[in-house]
Amino acid sequence: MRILVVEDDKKVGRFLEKGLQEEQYAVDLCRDGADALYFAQTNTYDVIILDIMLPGKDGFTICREMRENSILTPVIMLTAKDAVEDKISGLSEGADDYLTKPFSFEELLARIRALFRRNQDYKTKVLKAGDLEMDPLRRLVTRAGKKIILTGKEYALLEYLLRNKGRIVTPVMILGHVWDMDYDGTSNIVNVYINHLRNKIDKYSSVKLIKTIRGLGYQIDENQEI
Amino acid sequence: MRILVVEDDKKVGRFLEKGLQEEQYAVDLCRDGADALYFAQTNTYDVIILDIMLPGKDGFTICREMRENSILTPVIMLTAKDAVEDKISGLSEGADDYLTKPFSFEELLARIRALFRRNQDYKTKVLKAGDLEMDPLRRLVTRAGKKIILTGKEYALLEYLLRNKGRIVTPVMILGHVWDMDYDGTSNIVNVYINHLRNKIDKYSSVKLIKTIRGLGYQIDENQEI
DNA sequence: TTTAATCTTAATTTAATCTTAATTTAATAC
DNA sequence: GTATTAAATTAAGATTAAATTAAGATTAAA
Repeated sequence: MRILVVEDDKKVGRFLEKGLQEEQYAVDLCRDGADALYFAQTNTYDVIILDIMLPGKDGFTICREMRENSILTPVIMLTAKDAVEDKISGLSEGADDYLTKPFSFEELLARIRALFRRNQDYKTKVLKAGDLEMDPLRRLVTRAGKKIILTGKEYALLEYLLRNKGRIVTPVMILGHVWDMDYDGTSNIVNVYINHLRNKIDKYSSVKLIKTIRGLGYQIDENQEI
Repeated sequence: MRILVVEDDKKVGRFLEKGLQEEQYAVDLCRDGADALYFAQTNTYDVIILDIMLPGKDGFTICREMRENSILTPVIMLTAKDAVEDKISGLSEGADDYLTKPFSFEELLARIRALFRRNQDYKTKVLKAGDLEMDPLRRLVTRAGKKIILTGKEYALLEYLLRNKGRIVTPVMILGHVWDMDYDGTSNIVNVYINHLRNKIDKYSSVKLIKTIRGLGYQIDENQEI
């Protein structure tokens, strides 16, 4: 269980980090929205605890931007005392729960447990397709048990394909999610990277996982023959 | 197992002393901060139980002063009912756990045991990765049995990497834990120290333990290829 | 107070990764 | 079977991240 805590107040941040670690959670702590987005995009968390009052981007904005980037991790917002407006706004921006400061640590733990219970089936930690496995926690990819070393973009592309296993993803979708770009009609970069991935993942296996759907896009398909 | 109890209320003090003695702990009881500091400096305790409401210096202050004097004994704070702020403040001043009055004696015992166990493991366990070993008790690092001399920061960095073995730690995380700094976007000190560590640890071995995950951070990985 | 060790900053070099673009191959429509 | 189009492949240049080096600052030790 891995938790991202976004809190600018050092004292509170440390308190949360320490307390959660004692409960055997792996905790990453960061202090502003830019870091939060970066962490959320590069790691897989089970829960994100997000303070609303932050320097720069506030919690609402961060939450919305995460949702826009397809980060569906449950979010618990920490709101200032009695900020009822905050609660409403927070939940409408995509937060899953909120907690009013000051709060008891026990209550936070209870909410985390509740949230995780609810969300458990969504998060299969290790992504699989056939004998290909991706462990986002370790950023480790293996095929038939053999480790495969991927660059950043290769990894991001493969993760996107795996999270959409069985579905066809178009170059436009890939460009949007992996490169955060709009398609301008010229770049063939997705193409090139699919090629890179195939060289690392499919080249030495008779079962080709990355399929081309001509005219549409690509698809990871573990059921070879039907 | 020796425990220092700092409690000004005579009744509660006696109760704790007696109860803990029955559990075979050696108990010293004192009533204010001055005594507490004196005791803590002249004896070695396994746990210190510290009431927050004390005449003269309060529990927070005492705890902080002990930490400043390099007394790292685990501290359990006794806080008034529902004083959430106290908990936060207590933990940030260096306390390891807190207990809200009124509490059951069983719970206190459980916390003492947990704290002691955890502390024991944390400080005692030899950290390993491949043929690299770190003995925190002796502050001794060896690779393939050969002693390696590290400076303070080098040691702290290696310890952090080893405690997160298999996981990727980002420069931001390293900076936060090893340097206790926020990342301001400019410093490359982590970089420099990784380099120092590699020169001492990986340079003369064919197996490189410290891996760079470009764009993310560093990772100690003992499973070279799987 | 002097010396040495260690830490930090900054500039430079190296290397990995990304991106573009040109070419080749394969699939589909005519 | 040929033309057309989409995708695969290749390679080179651009970009960025990290490694390295060295000098100055700070701290601890003698």
